[in-house]
Amino acid sequence: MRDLAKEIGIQSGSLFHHYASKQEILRNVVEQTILLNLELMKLSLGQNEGIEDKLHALILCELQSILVDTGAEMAVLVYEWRGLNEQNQAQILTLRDNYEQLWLDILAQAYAQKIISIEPTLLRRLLTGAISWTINWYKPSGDLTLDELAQQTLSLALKSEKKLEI
Amino acid sequence: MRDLAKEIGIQSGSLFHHYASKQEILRNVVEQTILLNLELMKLSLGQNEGIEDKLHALILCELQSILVDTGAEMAVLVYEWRGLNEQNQAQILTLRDNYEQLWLDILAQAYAQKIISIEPTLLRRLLTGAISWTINWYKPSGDLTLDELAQQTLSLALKSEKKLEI
Amino acid sequence: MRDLAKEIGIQSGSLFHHYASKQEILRNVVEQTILLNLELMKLSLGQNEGIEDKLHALILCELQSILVDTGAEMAVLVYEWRGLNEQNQAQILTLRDNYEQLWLDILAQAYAQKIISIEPTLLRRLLTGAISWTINWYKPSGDLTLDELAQQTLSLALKSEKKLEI
Amino acid sequence: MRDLAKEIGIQSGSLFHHYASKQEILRNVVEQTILLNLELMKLSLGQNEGIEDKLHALILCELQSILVDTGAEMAVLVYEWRGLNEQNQAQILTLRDNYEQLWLDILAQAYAQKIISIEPTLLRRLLTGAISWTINWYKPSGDLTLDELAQQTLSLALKSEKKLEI
DNA sequence: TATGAATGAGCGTTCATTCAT
DNA sequence: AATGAATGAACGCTCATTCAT
Repeated sequence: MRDLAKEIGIQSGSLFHHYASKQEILRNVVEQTILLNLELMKLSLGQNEGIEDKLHALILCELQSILVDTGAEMAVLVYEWRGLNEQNQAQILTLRDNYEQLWLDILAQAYAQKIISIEPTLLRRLLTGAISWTINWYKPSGDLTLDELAQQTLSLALKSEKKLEI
Repeated sequence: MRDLAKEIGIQSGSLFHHYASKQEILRNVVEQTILLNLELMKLSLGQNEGIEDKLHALILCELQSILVDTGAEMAVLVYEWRGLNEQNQAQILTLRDNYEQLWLDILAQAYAQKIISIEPTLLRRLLTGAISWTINWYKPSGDLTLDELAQQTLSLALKSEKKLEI
Repeated sequence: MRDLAKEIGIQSGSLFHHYASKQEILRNVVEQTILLNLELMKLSLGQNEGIEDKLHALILCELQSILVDTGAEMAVLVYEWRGLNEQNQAQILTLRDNYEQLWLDILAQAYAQKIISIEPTLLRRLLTGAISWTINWYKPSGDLTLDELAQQTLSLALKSEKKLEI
Repeated sequence: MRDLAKEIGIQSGSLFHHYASKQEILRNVVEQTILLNLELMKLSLGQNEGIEDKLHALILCELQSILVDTGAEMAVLVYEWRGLNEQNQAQILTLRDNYEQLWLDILAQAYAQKIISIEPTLLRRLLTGAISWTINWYKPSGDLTLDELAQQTLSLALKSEKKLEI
C-alpha cells in the first residue's frame, strides 16, 4: 500500500478515502482488467470471420493482455486471485464468467465443426495454463514474435488435418 | 514459520535448530521435490518403450506429482520460486536443468520422428503452463481421471495422424 | 525499541514512523548531542580568556555534559558508538572532528606555551578516558563538586610550576 | 554462548555442565583475570624499588593487560561489568578491592612523599579511565611504544619538579 | 480530500537455557 | 561429559488500517 501510494504521490493513509481496503483495490484492478479485456476481445472477434481465425484472435488477445498491455494487472489477476476473500471473489465471478463464456462459445463451435478434438471446457483450462504461464518466460526482445506464439499455441489446440495436407 | 512450527508441533524458534532460515527450508523443499520427481520420471520412462508412451508417462508423472503425491511441495516449487534469493536459485538450477533435460530429450526425439510439430523448447513451456495450471482447477473427485487428463494433454502435443486414420 | 516506545508512551511500531531504523535513532542522538555540546563549548570558550581557563572550561563542559545535562545521551555516544554501521559512523565523523578540533586547538596553544608537556593528541586521548570514565563513579550527591573535579582533572594535564610556587 | 562453544569445540548446551549460566562464565573470566593481573602486579612491584618506579610498573602492567596479554578478557572486565547481577558483582568485590588496594597503597605513599598532588582515590579513578580508554585507540603497530605510553601516563600523575629542574 | 501520527498483530530470527538420552 | 532437540521470550522491523486534524 505504501509503494502504491508513493507511486500515486499521496500518503498511504489517503488511499483509504478512495478504497476501503487493499482487497477492494485488488478487486477493482481485477474487475477493470477483465472488463477491458472483455471489450478488446469482443472487438477482435468482430474483426475476424472464420472460427479458426476467431480462436486465433482470442489467443492473441489474451497473450497481448498478459505480455504487453496490462501485464502487471494480469499478473495480479492470475496470481493474486487467492488473496481475495470469498465475498470479493463472488463479486467478480459474473464478470469472469462473461469473459470465459466468450472463449467457451468459440470453442464449442470449433468442437461442433470438429476443428478441435478436446472438450471445450477442458481445452480452455489447458490453454489458460499454457497462456498465463508465458508471463514466466516470454521475452518480447527474443526471436519469437507474439503473433508466432499465438499461432503455435493455436496449433496446439487444433486438429492437424491442414498441416498434414501440406 | 509459526504456522509451520505449529503444524509440526514445536515452537517457531525450534525450526531454526534444523534450518538456518526460511529460505533454507524453501530450498530444501524444492530440492527434495525435484529429486523425487526426477527419480519417479526416470523409473516411469524405463517402463515405457515408444516415444509416444514415454511422453505420456512424463505428462502423467508431472500431473501426479502436482495433483496427488507432492501437491503442496509442487505448489511451492511453481509459485514460491521467486521467494528464493539468487544464491539459492543457483543451487537448484542444476537439478532443475536435469529435470527439464529429461523432457527435452523425449520431445527432441518426438520432434525428429515428426510425432510432434512444435519446437521442443516452446512445446515444453506451453505444456509446463497447461500442466501446472491444473492445480487451480482439477478435482480428483470429479469425472475426469488423472489418466484421462494425461491422455488429453498428450493429444494437445501430438500431431493427429492416428486420429485421421480412424 | 519497545522500552523506548513505552517510555515515550507509544507502540514500538510507531517509532518507525519517525525513524527508519534503530540505527537512525542512535545516529540522531549522537549527532544532536555532539552539536549541542559543540555549541556549549564554543560559548564557554568565548567566556574565558587565558589558555588555562579555556582548558578548564573544556573539561568542565565535557564533565557537565556527561554527568549532568545529557548523561544518558553521552553514554550512548561513548559506549554505543560501535553499534553504528560504517555509513552512519562516517556521517558523524565530520561533526566529531569539529568537536575534537576545539580541544586540539586549545591543547596545541597550551603545548606551544609550555603550559602542558604531553603532545596534544595523546593528552586529549588520556583526558577523554579520564573524563568519560567518571560516568562510572561520580555521584553528584557526594563531596566532590563538579567544578572541583574539573579543577583536579585540569591539574593532571598541567605542568605544575604554579603549584610549586605556592 | 554458541560462538564460545564453537571456539571450544563443543555444543552450546554442553557449556552448562561446566558453568551454570552465562553470568557465571563472565564472573569466572573476571575473577581469573583479576587474579592473574594481581599476581603480575605484585611481581612487578617487587622488581622495582622507588615509589615512582613502582607507579610506573603499575601503569605499565595495567596497559599490558589491556593492550597485549589479556585484552579480550580485560574488555570484558571493563565493559561487561554491568552485565553482572548484584550477587555476582558482590562475589568479585573482594578481589577487585585487593587489586585496587595495590594501587591505592602506592598512590598513598606517593601522596605522602608529595610526588603526586591529587588525592589517591580520585587519581586512581582518573587513571583508570585514561588507561582503560586506550583499548579504543592504541595500535601496537603505531609509533608509540607501550613503555612510552606508560611513561607519558605516569607524567600525568606526577608533579613535575624534576622536569622543571632540567 | 489529504495528512501524518499511531496502532497492533505479525514477521523472520536470536539466544540463554533446559533436558532426555 | 556431551549431545542435540526444544523452549519461549525477546529482538528490530513491516504493514494494512484508523483517525483526529
